[in-house]
Order: sequence, then C-alpha cells, then structure tokens
Amino acid sequence: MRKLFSRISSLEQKKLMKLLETSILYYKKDSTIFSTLQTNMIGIMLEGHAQIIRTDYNGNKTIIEELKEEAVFGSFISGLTSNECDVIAKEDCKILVIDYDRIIEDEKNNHFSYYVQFIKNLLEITTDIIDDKNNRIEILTKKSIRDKLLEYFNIYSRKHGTHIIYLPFSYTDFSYYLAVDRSAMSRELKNLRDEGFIETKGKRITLLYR
Amino acid sequence: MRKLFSRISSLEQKKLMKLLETSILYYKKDSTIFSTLQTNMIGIMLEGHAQIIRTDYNGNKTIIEELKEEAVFGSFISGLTSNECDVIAKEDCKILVIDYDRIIEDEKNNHFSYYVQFIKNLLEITTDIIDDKNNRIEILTKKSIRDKLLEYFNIYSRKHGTHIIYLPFSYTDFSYYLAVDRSAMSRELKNLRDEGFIETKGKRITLLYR
DNA sequence: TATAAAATGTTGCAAATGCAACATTACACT
DNA sequence: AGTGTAATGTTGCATTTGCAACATTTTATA
Repeated sequence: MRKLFSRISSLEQKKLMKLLETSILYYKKDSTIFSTLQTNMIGIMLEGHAQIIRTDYNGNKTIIEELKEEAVFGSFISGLTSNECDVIAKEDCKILVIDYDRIIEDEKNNHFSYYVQFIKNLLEITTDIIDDKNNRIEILTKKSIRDKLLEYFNIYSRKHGTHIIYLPFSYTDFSYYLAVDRSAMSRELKNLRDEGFIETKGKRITLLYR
Repeated sequence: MRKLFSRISSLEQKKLMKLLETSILYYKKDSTIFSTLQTNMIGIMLEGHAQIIRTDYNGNKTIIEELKEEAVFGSFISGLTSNECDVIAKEDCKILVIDYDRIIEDEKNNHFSYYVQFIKNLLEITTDIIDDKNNRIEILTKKSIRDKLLEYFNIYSRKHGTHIIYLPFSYTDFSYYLAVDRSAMSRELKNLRDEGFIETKGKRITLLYR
C-alpha cells in the first residue's frame, strides 16, 4: 500500500501538518469517527483500527471497508455521500484529519518541496483507488455469479501472481462485495468445487484450472 | 468538467509540456489511438472525438466511454488493463500524451508553481473520477433491474437538481452501464411507466414520484 | 428521398438467482 | 472449557432475469 508520507522526512511532515492546519483526533473504541455529514475531509489512520459501515433501510449493517494503520479514507474516496455510512472505531484510534479544500485551493505553499511530494503521494493513492474501483466494476458487470467469482479470482491471481487465494474478508462480506446472495454464492462455489475448478479450505481457495 | 490546464497560462502550459516531455499525436478518423499495451500514459483530447471500445470474446463491441474535447483518459483511469479495449478516433484527433511516471518520479520540477498546479488539477480530476466510479458501483450493487434504474435516477436527479433526466447515451448503452439485459431493462421501464413512476419520451425520462 | 443499418419495443420460455428456513460449524468472550 | 453468537452450508421454491426471436421505429448514408 502506498503511503501518504512516503519520501517525506518526519521533520518535513511536522511542517506540513502545520501548513495544512491538520488536526489529530482521538477516538475511543466503538465510537463514531465520521458520520455522513462531514465532507471534503481526508482521514489517515495513524493508530488503531476502524470499519466503514453502512446501515440500510432495513437496519442491516455491512462492512464497506476495513481501515487499518496508514489507511487513507474520506467521503470522496469511499463513496460515502448520500449513503448511510459511519466510520466506527474498533479499537482506540488516532486519526490525522486534513481539509481537502485547503490542499487544493491554497497556492502559497506550492514552493515547499515536501508539500508537492505530499500531493504527489495523494495523487498516487487516488489512482490506486481508481484501479481498485475499476476492478470491482469489472467484476460487478459480469452477469452470472460464476463469472463474477472467476473474474475475482483472475484479478486476484494476476495481482498477486499466485493461484492460491486467501480471501481478505468473510464469505458473507465476499457476497456483499460481489453483490450477490450469500447462499447462492455458496451454492456456486460448491458447483465449482464439484466440477474440479477450485479447491477450498476455509478462506483459502486454490485455482485448479489452467 | 474539470480541466487539466485550469489556472495555468498558455505560456506556462508550453513550459510545462517541455518539462514533462509531452508529445502531441495526430490520428485520422477510424484509426486506433491506444491499444491495451500502452500503460502509464495519460491522454488529453485536444481536438476531435474518440470512443473507448471493448470487444469481448464473442466479438461484441461496447462503448465504454465517449472522449470529447478536454477529456482525460488512460489505462489507470478507464480500467483498460487486461481488457480488450481500444480507443478509436471517430473524427480526426489531436491528442496530448504524457508519461504518468514522469509526473510522479521527477522531483526536479517541484519548484515550478505551474507544475504544482498541474498536479493539483490532475488530483482533482482523479477524485472526480472516483466519485463517478462510486456512483456506478452504488448502482451495480442493487439486486434488481428496477432498483438499478431508480438508483441511477436518484443519483442523476441529485447531481443535476432536476426530475427530468436526459440520458447521455442510448438505451442500449444504458443497459450496458447498468450491466443488465437490454430487453429486460426495456420491460422494466415499461413496468415503471405503467405503474405511474415515470414518463418517457425518447431519451427524456420524467420522474413522477415524490 | 430511398434504402440499409442500427436502435428500440415486445414476448415466451428456460435458467439462474434471491429468499427463506434451517442445520452445522467456527469463533469470541467469560 | 462452556456457552452464546456469528458465520457458513444446504435446499426447496417463487421470481426475476437473460436469451432468443421477431416487429417496429429511428437514424445514418448514399
């Protein structure tokens, strides 16, 4: 994962945070970090662990994203706008908050090299995010559950250069990621097993084709 | 739409293009601009009009994106990686090509204010793109065709602040965007009409609910 | 304006999937 | 270790959707 402060020394980092008038916020376990309202804010998880959670009209909760250390998040990144999403601290968290508009609008900081580096890092992170979103869209546009699974496997396999997949989330969350019914997905995984395309053991899936 | 060269004078723009060693390429109508291979390149359509087109294993072609003047495109933006996508000129085109790696890696240019402005512009464009991708994902994750349509309508309506929708593409392409069968979508639109939720006339859809 | 080509509308049918309900297993917490 | 909770596996059934085939309308092009 790319980092927001790579190629920036800790001294420069301090100057930068002064420049951007960032603030550091602390949250206790189980407290709400962001609600939908705050917009144009970028959060960087310095310490701790949180989850972006959506609650739909039925009250069902789904984990949209896991936020570990170094994770960058915010409304414009995660698509929180107009959705009923909250960011909930699963441990005590220390979060750096930056006003996105300040980054873009201020011109007086342009001559600080570390400031430019910071923006480049942010640009790299956003293009990585686009890449992830493109992958998900590629998967979601497949018509059948089988094709969605296989596309996920292909992308994972290509990215990691391996035929053994370790699911980074539970099967329940996996079905949400693919936007299909969990039990139907389970059925299709069984079909793929029976037909000899894959082997599974827990969250490890081995691709047997090709 | 945001522009890559906003807040940059034409003189600075020239300097910038020298700095980044950009090149301007000309393409005749119906010629192929990008094939899948070229990666890490950003294209800016200066003059003309092109389409990003995917050809699947059946030979079916679908328009992924329309590229009009000022449009920014490239593998990392459009998810062209590993897909059978081509960019085809529909008119004679004049395209500015920039090596993305050069933007990110070079540090010697950091002190040019217009260079920083350029990167900021690029950052803004990428965050806008993320926003679009998030919207599409939001739509694609709906289970039924009806819900996909309604979600599209809602997002459009919110963005444009109107209850009258002018589809920016054909119904055929619309069904591709929603990743559903065209005839099934047509059927569902008819249902929505019959139930009094919408009125349609060509590509104009009027929302009657709420 | 004529004609071909593309887009759109419509329908029957088969197949895939969502849904619900329940059994079984894994996991977390005390 | 024991107990409650969450995750996963399984299956029948109703519904939705994709697919195919064709009619009709619109658009593009000579």
